[in-house]
Amino acid sequence: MSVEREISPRTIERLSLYRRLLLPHHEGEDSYIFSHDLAELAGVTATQVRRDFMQLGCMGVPRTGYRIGELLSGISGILDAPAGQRAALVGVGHLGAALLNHFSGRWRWLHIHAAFDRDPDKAGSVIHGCHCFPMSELSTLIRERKIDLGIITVPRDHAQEVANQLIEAGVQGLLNFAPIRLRHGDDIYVENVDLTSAFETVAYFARCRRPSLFISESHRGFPSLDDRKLRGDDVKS
Amino acid sequence: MSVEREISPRTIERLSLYRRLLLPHHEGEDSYIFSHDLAELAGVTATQVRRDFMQLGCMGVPRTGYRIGELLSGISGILDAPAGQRAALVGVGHLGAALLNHFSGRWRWLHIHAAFDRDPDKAGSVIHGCHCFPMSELSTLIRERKIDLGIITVPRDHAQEVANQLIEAGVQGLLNFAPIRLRHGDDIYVENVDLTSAFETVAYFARCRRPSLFISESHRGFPSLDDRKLRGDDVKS
DNA sequence: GAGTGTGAAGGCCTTCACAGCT
DNA sequence: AGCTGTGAAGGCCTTCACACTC
Repeated sequence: MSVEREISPRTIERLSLYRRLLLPHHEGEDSYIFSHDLAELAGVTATQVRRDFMQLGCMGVPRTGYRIGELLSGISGILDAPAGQRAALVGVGHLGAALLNHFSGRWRWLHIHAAFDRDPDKAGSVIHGCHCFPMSELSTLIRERKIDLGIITVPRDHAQEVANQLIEAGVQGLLNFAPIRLRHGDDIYVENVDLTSAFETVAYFARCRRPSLFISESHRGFPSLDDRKLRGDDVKS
Repeated sequence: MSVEREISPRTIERLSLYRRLLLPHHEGEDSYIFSHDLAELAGVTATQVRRDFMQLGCMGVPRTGYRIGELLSGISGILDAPAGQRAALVGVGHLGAALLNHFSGRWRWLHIHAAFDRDPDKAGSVIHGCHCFPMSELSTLIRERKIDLGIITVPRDHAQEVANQLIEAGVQGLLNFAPIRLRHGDDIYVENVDLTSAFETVAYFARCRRPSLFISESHRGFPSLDDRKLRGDDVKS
C-alpha cells in the first residue's frame, strides 16, 4: 500500500509545476532531462529538484538525467486520484467565472463538476461549460455526485456560511478565494488564495528593491512628486 | 517609523491579512483587540500574532490588548508606499478582467492604473474602470506614468515576453498568474499565483484526509498501464 | 488571574558538500 | 570529466515556556 509519509505542501506544489514544465519536453519514451535544466525552468535549485524526485522514488542516471516519462508517471501517481476528484465552485461572479473558464475541461482526473450561485438568474445556465445551480440544491448535489472539493469565490461576508454548507455536505478540501480565513475542523484541508495579500506583498518587496524610496518618515502626506529614478534596462537573466 | 530590516514574506502576508480583519473592528479610538482573538480570525497562533506585532514596534497591554488604531497605522507604515504605487495589468482575458474588477478603486495607495491587451478591439475600452491600451504603448506608458508593478495574466507562451517588456520599462515587481516561472534579475521581485498548483494541492491533501480513498495500487515509479494522458496546460484567460 | 514580550527550542525546508556512478 | 543521491549543516519560521505587567 502506498500510504507513505505525507509529502510536504511545498513539494506538492513544485511537483505540480514540474509536471506542467515537463509535458512539452516529453517527446517519445527516450526523452530525458537534467535536474539543473528543470531547476532553471522551475526557478529552484538543482538540489531541490533532485530531493523532490527522491520522494517520488524516481532515480536519475549520471550524465543522462531523468527519464521524463517516468517522472510524469511518478508525479501523476502522487497528484492524481485513481478514482478522480470532483470540485464544486460557489459564487459565479467575475472571479468565479474566470476560474470556470480557466479550469474547464483541463484535466481528466480533477475538474469542476458544478457551480452554484445565489442569483436565481444564473441558475440553470451553463457558464464556460459548467452547469450552474441554485444554492438550495448545493447539499443534495454535492452528496449525490460525490463531490470532494469546494472552491469558494463568494464575497467575504458569505464565505464562512458557504464553507459550512460545503463541509456539511461532505467535501474534504476547500480552495478559498475570499479574503478571510475560514473556520473549519482538522479533517478539512483549506488552501487560501489571497489575492490582496499577494498584491500587497509584491508592492512591499518591489519597494524594498529601491532603497531610495524605502526610507520614509511619516508615510502620511505626499512627498516630492518625483523621487523615483526609473533605472530601467536592468534586464538580465 | 523607518524600516530597518526587510520583513519576512510570511509576515508581510499576515500583516495584510490582519489589516483586513482589523478594519471592521476599528470603531473609534478606544477599540482594542487581544492577540488570541485576532489569531482566531487569522487562523494562526496567538504567539505568532504577538511576534508579528513585535516587528511593527506595536506594544500591547496585558489584560487590555492592542490598540487597533495603532496596529492599523503601524501596518500601513510598512505596507503602504508613501508616494503610492501603481500597477499595470497585461492580458485582459477572463482572469485579467476579474482582477481589474477585484482591485478597482479598492485602495488609495495601490491600484491598477492601466491595462494592456494584444487584442486591438479591447484597446481604447474601459474595463471595470480601467483604461485598456494596445501593447505597443506599454513601454511608453509605464515609463511616463511611473508604473511600479506588473500583473501578468496572459497565456503561458506570452508570459516571459511580457515580463521582459515590463521589466525593460522599469517595473520592480511582478504578480504572475501564468503557469510558468519567469526568468528575471535579482532586482525584480516576482510573486507567482499558481492556480493550478493550488487546485492540485487541495486535491492531494483533501485526499490524504480520507485514508479509504488514499490506498491505491502502488504507482511507485514505474509506468503503469493505467497511464493517464494529461492535456497541455496553459492559461486561457 | 489574564495577557503580553521574548529567549530558547523545535520543526520544516533548503542548501552544502561530497561520495559514487557512467 | 559530468551528473546524481544523500547525510549533514544551515536558515527561516513557528511554537514553547515563562518572566513580567496590569
